[in-house]
Amino acid sequence: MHSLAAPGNTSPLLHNLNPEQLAAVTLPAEHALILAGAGSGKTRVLTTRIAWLLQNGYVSPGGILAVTFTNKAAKEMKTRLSAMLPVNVNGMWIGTFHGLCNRFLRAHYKNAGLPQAFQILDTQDQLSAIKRLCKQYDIDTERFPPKQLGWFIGNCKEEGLRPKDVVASDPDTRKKVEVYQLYEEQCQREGVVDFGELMLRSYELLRDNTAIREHYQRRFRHILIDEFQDTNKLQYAWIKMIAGQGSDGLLNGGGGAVLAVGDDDQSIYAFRGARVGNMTDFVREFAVQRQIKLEENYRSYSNILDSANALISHNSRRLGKNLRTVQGAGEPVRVYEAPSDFLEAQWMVDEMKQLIRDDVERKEIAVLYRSNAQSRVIETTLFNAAIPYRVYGGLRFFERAEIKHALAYLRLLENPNDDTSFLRVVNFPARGIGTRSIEQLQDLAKATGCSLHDAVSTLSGRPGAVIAGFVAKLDVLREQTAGLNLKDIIKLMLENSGLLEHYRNEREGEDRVENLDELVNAAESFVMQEGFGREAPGMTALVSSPEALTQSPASQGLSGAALDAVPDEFGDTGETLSPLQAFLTHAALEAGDNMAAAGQDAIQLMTVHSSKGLEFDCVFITGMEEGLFPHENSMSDHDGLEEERRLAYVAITRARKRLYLSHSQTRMLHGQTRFNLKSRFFDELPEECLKYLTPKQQPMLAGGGFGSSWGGGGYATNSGAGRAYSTGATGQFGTYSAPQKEVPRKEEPTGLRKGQKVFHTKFGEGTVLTLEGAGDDARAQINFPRHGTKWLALSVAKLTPVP
DNA sequence: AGACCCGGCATTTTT
DNA sequence: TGCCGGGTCT
Repeated sequence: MHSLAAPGNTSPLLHNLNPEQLAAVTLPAEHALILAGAGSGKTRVLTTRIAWLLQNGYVSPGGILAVTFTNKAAKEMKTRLSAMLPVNVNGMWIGTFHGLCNRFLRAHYKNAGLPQAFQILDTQDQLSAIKRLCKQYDIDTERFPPKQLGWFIGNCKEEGLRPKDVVASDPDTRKKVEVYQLYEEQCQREGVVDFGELMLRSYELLRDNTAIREHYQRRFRHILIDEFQDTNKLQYAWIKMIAGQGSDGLLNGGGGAVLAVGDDDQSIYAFRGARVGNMTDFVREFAVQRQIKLEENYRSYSNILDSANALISHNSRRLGKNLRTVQGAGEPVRVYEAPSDFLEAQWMVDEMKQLIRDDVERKEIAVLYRSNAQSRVIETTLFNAAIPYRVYGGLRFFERAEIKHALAYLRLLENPNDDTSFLRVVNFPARGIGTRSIEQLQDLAKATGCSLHDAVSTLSGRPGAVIAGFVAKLDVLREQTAGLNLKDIIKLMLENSGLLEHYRNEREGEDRVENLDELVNAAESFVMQEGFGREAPGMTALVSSPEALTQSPASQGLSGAALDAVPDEFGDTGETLSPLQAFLTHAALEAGDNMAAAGQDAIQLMTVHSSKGLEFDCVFITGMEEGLFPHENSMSDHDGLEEERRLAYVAITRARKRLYLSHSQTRMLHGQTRFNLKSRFFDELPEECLKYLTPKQQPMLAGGGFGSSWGGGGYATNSGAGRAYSTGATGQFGTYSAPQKEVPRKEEPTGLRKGQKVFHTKFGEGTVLTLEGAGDDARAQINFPRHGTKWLALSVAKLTPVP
């Protein structure tokens, strides 16, 4: 690894970078870790780094590999980069892990053992493939729910395990492995890959094919990984492989320099396999010499940052980082306590109205919550107040049923053996093909080991004839669409498949028709963007062509560096994908936006998770309550709690100017009113940064069930607002009062209340969900984390209230 | 084939 | 409480 010349230039690229950013951008060509705090200009550093490397001729565009997690991030990187330099970013290897793996597998499909037109299964497709398989092989779906099987298979792949590699000690696991094996065979037969497969197969190809591996190791001189804290085990292994780094004999150390950019404090995806530990592993295994911390924050005022810093300081095993700003303290962080979730929403909407009156744009106001279910009250309240809002998440464009149907037809044009697509539309729109006929066909296909499509000719009788009719229809469509451009292919398919007609005739089908029209538009703009020729299909490839980089003469230094471009010994430049194939790939890898009210100036509603990477002038974080945030499922273990804290950290650091934290004493959840204590995270925030909009809740009186400031009185209803702040009397003793047997009182005959934590000698600690009856008949529904929800007779059960 | 009903279930999400 | 999926009824 050589050192790059000292920067010492006054290129406009480097203007306005702070010293740390500058250091990161101009790092020498060696492995490095950048700890990029929230709002520290991470994307800017990444893109400027690439631009700087290119501009100074340290690397050619083909020598760059830049990996992100989301298409959005990849797109952003490309946009910014092309704004800095006149370079063809579409030719560069900038993309998501899965997008790049797809590109890689397309280029080397033969070596990867895949058909050229392999299709990608999304999670829905995967699940239906598994369900189909379960039916076929009589898998007991009671014991092995398809969802779980899918989860199992996905996890195995993420661990880099093929069926033969899984250590199955118990019969259940053995069965699952068996299904995994069958699933693999099925996918292979049908020429489809799931998301995990894209990653795993790429990894294996690199691992097992020396020529290919060394080619890419030589080729990529600079490897940049965004959101490194979110990488899983397989992704990390893939990085090591492509960078030629590690203790493994396969790895020769001759690969490029890896620049890992991430923030351990913002690692919030452990539940889907993300390993923060990859950061420390990276430092060790790549013998990283330089770590740069970007701690200067350009987003928020210091009251907000100090709150975030204080909160996250309660986590252990951090790499260590403290955000700072040159901006002033700004406004205090506002804390609000509501009597009910309903009134919490009400207060919030009132506050928003004021903000809007003060000329804050609606899209600069965000409401963040821990779980999706919380959005309902807020939506209702906003709706009633006639304030436009937009909820993030939910169904995205390419996930809609009508779109999936249309895509299934298109996929069958490319690959008739795609059984998932075949089954999706063989009788949609209805053409008199019943379950029986399909089962017969499936049996035949299974017996011959061929696809459904290929089995059709062997199916006799009426069913055979009808299904053959469907196949013939597809064949005709394939003939008709040959040579047409993508837009016309789709139009013709929509008409001839009967999809459009079906939805036209359907009551309330207008939206679906509209979406199908939108599909045509999407295809057209895809063709434009990807630069496919207008008339001929197959002119350029979305994927492959790693060397086909248009180098603009205007960019200084590029041509010189491009000379060391790796010769392409694999002929992958020649592989082209038809616009249709490329579009189908695009649809699978990029589910598109969720379409709700996009573009409008509306209040933004989303989970904390989906807020990552975004920023707003005003942020409301709602439902900051024990059990909700931190979530009860994460509270039991240390790591889970720390992830919740990181989540809160992410949430807080979204706010630029004004931050509200709210919690409610009661909340409707699963149809039951729950009493919630305020989140422990409040206690971890610096008092001097906070402003209480409601009287500060007294420290909770532990034990006895009187922790809530509602006192010993009746249960809350949504109309009980008026009393909320006058009944704090029981809470004013800050000391712990030992649990004691209560003499039953009129108001609270059981001595228990909903939300109360109790201890049971057999089931351990649990939470009271419901109380019923009185006296000897009194019973409580209690949720025990380890044993589930139980109904217990209070006269019998030995329960002790716990703090 | 389509409507309806009931029961189970209910962090977080991207590709 | 509300949704979704599976099963059943017409």
